[in-house]
Parts: sequence; structure tokens; C-alpha cells
Amino acid sequence: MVQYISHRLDASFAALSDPTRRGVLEQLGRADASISDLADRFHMTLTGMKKHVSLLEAAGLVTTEKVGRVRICRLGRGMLETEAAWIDQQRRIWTERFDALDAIVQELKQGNPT
Amino acid sequence: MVQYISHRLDASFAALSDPTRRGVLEQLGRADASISDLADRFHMTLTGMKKHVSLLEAAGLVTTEKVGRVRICRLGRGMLETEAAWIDQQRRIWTERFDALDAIVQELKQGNPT
DNA sequence: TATATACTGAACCATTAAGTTCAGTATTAG
DNA sequence: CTAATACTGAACTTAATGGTTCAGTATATA
Repeated sequence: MVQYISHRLDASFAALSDPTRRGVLEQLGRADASISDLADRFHMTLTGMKKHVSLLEAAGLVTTEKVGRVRICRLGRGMLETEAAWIDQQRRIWTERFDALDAIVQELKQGNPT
Repeated sequence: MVQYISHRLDASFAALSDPTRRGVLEQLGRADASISDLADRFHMTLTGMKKHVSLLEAAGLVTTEKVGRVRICRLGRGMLETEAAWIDQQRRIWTERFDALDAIVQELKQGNPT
């Protein structure tokens, strides 16, 4: 399971590391869109955008549905849940360690005044 | 400024997309470490680990200090703040849109019973 | 039916990434 | 002083990314 999560984080953080793909997520937060819509908005070929969307889909951040000749893209449910959880955990650990260090510094100040 | 943040998110999400580098962050959450320590722990050459650490440092996630011949690596202050903020914002937008959609569905159910 | 639209897939190109080895410099220990 | 340690930098290999073009299929419109 840990392996599974790690692999998922690989994919989603890699997906988020590209400004176009973050832009697509932001756009899909405003409204669903077709591949053509997105390609237009980000000044890219259809094929290029298709690859970005496929990648986002593989990372579980976006879902798509083909309706007629159009593929509709939406944000995925539970989007960024795992990613937020990992980041929060790291920040929690860091804060704890920092607070502990701070406490030691305070203690030294008390016990060892200039 | 938006440009600046975007560039920073590029770098940090790319940094987070590698399991070794996420491992390094987790490890540094437990204790500071030298490059050699980390290279050992992750079964990699010194040179290889150095590159990962440099990348993490460039992304602002880690700071280092050279003491004698050893380079000590620690978590950076304010680590993952910007990244957590971006993710939280996206999740907030998504939740709002989802709730709004849900409300519409409810309304349709009320006004248009089977 | 003929044409335009929307996507899909294969192939290609340039750049970056992850890792290595090897040769060096600086610092510490004996 | 000598030897071992810890890092640094350059060069190289292999693979992945981000983008393209071109040729195709499927669907909608005139």
C-alpha cells in the first residue's frame, strides 16, 4: 500500500510540476472543458493538450468522458487529497521539530543568562 | 509575482515527484544529516545524492551549511508553505463547485419529482 | 452526401533528469 | 607529513518530457 501511495505521489507531483497542467486544473475548477477549449486557451496543439490531459487523468487529478466527438474534462473527485495529506504530515513533523528546538533554546536562555 | 510563484511551484513539485527526494525530506524531518549519511541510507553514490540535495535546496525545501568538510542538510523554514497553499486553494474551489452542483441536483429533485 | 470538426495515435526532435564514473580539492586523523 | 574522508565538478549514458507534424477515424452540419 505504501508502494501504491508512493507511486501515486510520483505521478501527481510530476503532473503538478508543469505550469500548463496547473493552469488546466485551475481552469477546470472554473468550468468543465473540452480538449479543444483547453488547447486554445493554452495556445497549444490539440495533440499537445491531449497528452497533458491524459497525464492528469493517469495521475487521478482529472476525469474525462467522451460525448459524441467531444471529450469533456472535469476535475476528479477526491482530487489532491493524498497529496495534501502528505504535505500536511511533513509540515506537522517539521513544526514539531522546530518547536522542540525552540523550547531548548528557551531553556538554555533561562538556565544560562548573559 | 505570479510568475515567481509559478516558477517556484514548478521547482518544488518537480522536487517532490521523486521518491528518493521525498524520502530525504522525511528523513530530515527526523534528524539533520550529511550528504554521506543520505547517500548511504538511499543506496546511492555521494555524487548522485548531492544532485538530489542541490535540487531540493534550489526548490527552497532544504537548506545546507558546510561545516569543515561536511555539508549538513536540514529542512528549510517555511517548507512547503506555498505548495500547501496552492493545493488547498484548488481543493477549496473544487469543493465549492461540487457543493453548488449538489445543490442544483437537490433543487431539481424537489421541483421535478418522479 | 460532402465537408468541417474533434479527437487519436505514431513518429520524431530537443531538452532535461537520474544516475554513473573519474579526477580533483579541502579537511581531519594518525 | 601521510592517508583517509567528504565533498565537488565535469563528462557521459539512458530514459523521460514537452512539444511538434502528419495521417487517420468518428461525428456533426450544410
